[in-house]
Amino acid sequence: MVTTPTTTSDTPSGCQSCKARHDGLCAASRDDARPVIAGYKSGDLRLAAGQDLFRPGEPHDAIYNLVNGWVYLYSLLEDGRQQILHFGLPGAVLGFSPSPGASATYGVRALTEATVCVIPRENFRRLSEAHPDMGLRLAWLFSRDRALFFGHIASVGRHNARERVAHLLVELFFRARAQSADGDEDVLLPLSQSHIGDATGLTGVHVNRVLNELRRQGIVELRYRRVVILDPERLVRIAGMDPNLLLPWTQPRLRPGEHDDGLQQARRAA
Amino acid sequence: MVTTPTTTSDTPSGCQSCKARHDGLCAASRDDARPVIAGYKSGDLRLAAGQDLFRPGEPHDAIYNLVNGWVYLYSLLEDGRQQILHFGLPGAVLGFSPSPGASATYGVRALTEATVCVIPRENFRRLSEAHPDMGLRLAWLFSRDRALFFGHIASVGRHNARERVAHLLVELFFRARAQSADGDEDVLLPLSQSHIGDATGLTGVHVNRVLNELRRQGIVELRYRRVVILDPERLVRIAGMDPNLLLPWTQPRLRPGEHDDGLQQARRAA
DNA sequence: CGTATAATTGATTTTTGTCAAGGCTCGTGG
DNA sequence: CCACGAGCCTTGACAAAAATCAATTATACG
Repeated sequence: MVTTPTTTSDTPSGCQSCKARHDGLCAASRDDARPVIAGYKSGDLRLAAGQDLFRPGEPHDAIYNLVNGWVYLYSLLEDGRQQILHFGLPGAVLGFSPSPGASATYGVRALTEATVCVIPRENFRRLSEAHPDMGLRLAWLFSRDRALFFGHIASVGRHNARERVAHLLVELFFRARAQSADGDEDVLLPLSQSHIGDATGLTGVHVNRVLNELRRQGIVELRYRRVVILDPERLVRIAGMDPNLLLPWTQPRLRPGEHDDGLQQARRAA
Repeated sequence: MVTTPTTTSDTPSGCQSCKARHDGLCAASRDDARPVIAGYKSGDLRLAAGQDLFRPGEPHDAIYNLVNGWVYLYSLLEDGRQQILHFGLPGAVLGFSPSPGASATYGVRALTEATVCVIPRENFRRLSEAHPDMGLRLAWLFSRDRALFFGHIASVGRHNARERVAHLLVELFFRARAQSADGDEDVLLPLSQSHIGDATGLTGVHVNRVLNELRRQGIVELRYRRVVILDPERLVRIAGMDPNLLLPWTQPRLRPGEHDDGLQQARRAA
């Protein structure tokens, strides 16, 4: 479903109640960055499920911080099929591109209803000058995501259908669970079986066969456009993942001021 | 071939003649960063082809700048097969990890004989404090690499063998050609057919069949452990790539002070 | 030269895709 | 509140792509 560009924006809200305030850009500095960022954002953007934040090849001139909902990054093939490159959860930084007029090489689409905080390019430039931490912070976020990309490449490149699906579900399970402070409710992933296919490089039909097997074994539960993970441990084994890779995501969300970004640790040590 | 850790290092050389001085970290600041970086590096490290800079799961406490030669990033499967995640060419930044004791989730191995410039973690911290540009510069490099990862995921996820191989060869062709200022000699990739298989998620046997077809069609030339690209345009078509994605790599190496990192452009505009 | 690593080729099997038909859910509008 | 339709899910039969197995030949390097 390809819907048209983007929509409304409201006034820059104070970020006190932002669900993403402990992750992403907003946990950047030792000093509390929230009131800081609030001064640079131009507003919030609301996306309906299925709507694009921007499309492949489209220029965009802002950096976005996903505040609410899930999105996915994708690229298109000539024949209309899509490959899902990555899923973005609240806190994700989207749309950072170095050159001003550059057009994205990928698209970003809302998987659920979603809200993004918009920081125009020029504002971001000023923000990063005023807060030099920001650059390294961004680098840290990118580096953390890179580990996910690598996992994705290895999964699609070397695993069979069952393993690939398991890998995707595990990754999202832990990332989603890290979002909720409490942690022990059932984790429900807002994915259709085609989404899973587009992410794992399989067809929806084959994903269906794999998922049904996982369901018969009591590992997942399937609902319309949703997957519930019942037995994450077993999925980890099926995926053949190194549990260490999951460490950054097994902790519940870090409390503010306690962010393990390494640089702060180095600072404390110095 | 898994050889043992690492080897010699010599004194911090002045970086005046470094082949990577216009890319990677060293092109960071408007002020000439070379003498600056020289003060933070601990030395150069020389790797023989096939030797690991570090292995998956191994902690390492430095940031490395690849000065010479090619490396690849890989992850291992239980059964011993490897997936090549990314190829690093001169200028690549390797080993950046946010937390001090963290162990890499991937390995880095020399594809050819290679030299890396070593910046110990603590030195890098001081470097990035003294030169706040460094953080955004790193973020920019990561963001540029991310486009390659995305291309890799899409290729492995949604293309057939012929297209995948073509995609890999094209990517490396343009990246390699951007390295040489002159630009028009034949580009020779130091890859065995197994390397190509490990990167594309195919078996060496199948890669062989695909490559031989490409050879019969006059698109590539095969030598022992090497591939020569004769007709890059045709490969681009086979790979089904958007030529725009290649733009950052079609220019010969940027001259110093002219680095298109966007922030400088924004600065000029301001 | 001799040996280890790569490349090549053919025969066969496995995995996954393709095509097609029918059933299920959910939102929408009477 | 119900009926309808669009998008999803499910299942089976068949086809295609790539893996696997197994020899054989080439290449570099000591």
